[in-house]
Amino acid sequence: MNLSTTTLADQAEGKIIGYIKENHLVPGDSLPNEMQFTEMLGISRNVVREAMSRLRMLGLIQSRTKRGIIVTEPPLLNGFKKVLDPNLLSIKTIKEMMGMRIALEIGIAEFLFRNISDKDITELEKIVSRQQAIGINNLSVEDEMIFHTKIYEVAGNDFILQFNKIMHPVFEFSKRNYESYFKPINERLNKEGVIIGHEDLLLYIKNKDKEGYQKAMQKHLKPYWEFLYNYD
Amino acid sequence: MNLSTTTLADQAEGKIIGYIKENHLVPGDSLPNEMQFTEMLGISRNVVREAMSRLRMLGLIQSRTKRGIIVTEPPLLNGFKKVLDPNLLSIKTIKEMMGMRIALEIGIAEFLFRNISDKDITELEKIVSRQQAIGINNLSVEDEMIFHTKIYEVAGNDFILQFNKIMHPVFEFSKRNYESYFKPINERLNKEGVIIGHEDLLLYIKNKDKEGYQKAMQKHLKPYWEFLYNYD
DNA sequence: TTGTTATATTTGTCCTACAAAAAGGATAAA
DNA sequence: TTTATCCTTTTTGTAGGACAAATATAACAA
Repeated sequence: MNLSTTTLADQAEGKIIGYIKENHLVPGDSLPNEMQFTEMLGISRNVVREAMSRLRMLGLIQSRTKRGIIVTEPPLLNGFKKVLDPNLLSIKTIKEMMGMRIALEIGIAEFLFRNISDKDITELEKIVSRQQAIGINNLSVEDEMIFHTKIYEVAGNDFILQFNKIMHPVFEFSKRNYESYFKPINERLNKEGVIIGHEDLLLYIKNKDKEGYQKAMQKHLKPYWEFLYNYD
Repeated sequence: MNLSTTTLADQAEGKIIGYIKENHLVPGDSLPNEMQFTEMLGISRNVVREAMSRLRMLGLIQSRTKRGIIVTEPPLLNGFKKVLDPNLLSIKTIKEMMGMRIALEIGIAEFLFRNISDKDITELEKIVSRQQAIGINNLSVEDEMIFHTKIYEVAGNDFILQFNKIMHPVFEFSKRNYESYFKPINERLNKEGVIIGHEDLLLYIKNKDKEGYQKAMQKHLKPYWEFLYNYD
């Protein structure tokens, strides 16, 4: 019957989630306690606890002694964060993450240009001038990150911000592990004179030129793009 | 000591993940068995099993009798999927998901226009003509979904595709729960004559006009945008 | 060498027990 | 009556033992 070995804990997990949905429980509401689920599901308390432990990890529930178990609003990316170890990812997945990054970076322009204030621009100028002192070829992945994180912050979507923060190790890993691939790209682009740096992006922002910014961002992320389509 | 009640299972989970990272285990490698972790961590087998159960749920490991436990490449969005019950989300979070959607939809234009084939266009035409028969005001959320899913498929990023599929219930939920909000927007937009349908989007695709497409998509998603910034 | 059987190991499940936390009630003091 | 303190009881967190089922490995037979 069970092709994919589904354990009792798997089933219990599903049943408990089902219970929450069917009863329209919302954050703050309390769940039956472990023994009640043990009886309801006809399984041992151990198994119920395994299932609960999973939901607790995801942030779906919280439990405190005597107080029982309550439903909570889950931090959406809890599980994603734990799973995102670059060492465990296939090239395909890494590429897809890069694609996601490119898409988001271009897509949030809408929000960036809607929200940006003069104060934000001043802060971006500071970041950029600090990085110009370092020189575009010596920028670390962290330097890259600082600029783009600021962009995300201005765009004002915490979820995307958090998402990118979690994805960051993947990009760091890629640049480190595929340096022999990225370096020639950068050099070639440099020769062609089309390397677009943060200072260029900032210029478009200042000019309120959203489409120019999107085009420039596309070029700025060219190395990723090439990795995406030309590696392997 | 423990401000945020961190249980032994939490710690064990962290230690096991740490073990995988420190030993540079990759998918296929095998982990110490339960008893070994029980001894290594000085805790009961029950607790080890709770931690393992969590990792198993995330897809980080698989275990089979006698064969022990092996590391696997995790499906990245396993946890995300389980947690994304619209009933549990705050308005803020729902809005952020919509923002993500808008950004992705505009950002993937890069990939869409790079990959699209004549065959894809024919398929899109079929979808669109079917929907024109229904009429733009009678389109269900599913109809909406069919078109956009096709776009994502052409863009060729499985991760984004999957991501959107998981987010879909949130949009469905929003439209259903905030119908009194969405409807007036649609009517107003209709009066202003600026409702952009799938047939318009398809036109830009046919003309290979990426920027036109992005602008049109921005307008197409206007109701979401207004919800994002004008609701509450 | 190949096929079969037996053994040992390991996960999956169940059970019992107890410590620690804390809600709720009982009791005492104002 | 109200407030403060103590006690009881419930519920989660942790430990440890037991056994079934699966299966890798070794031992044995053809």
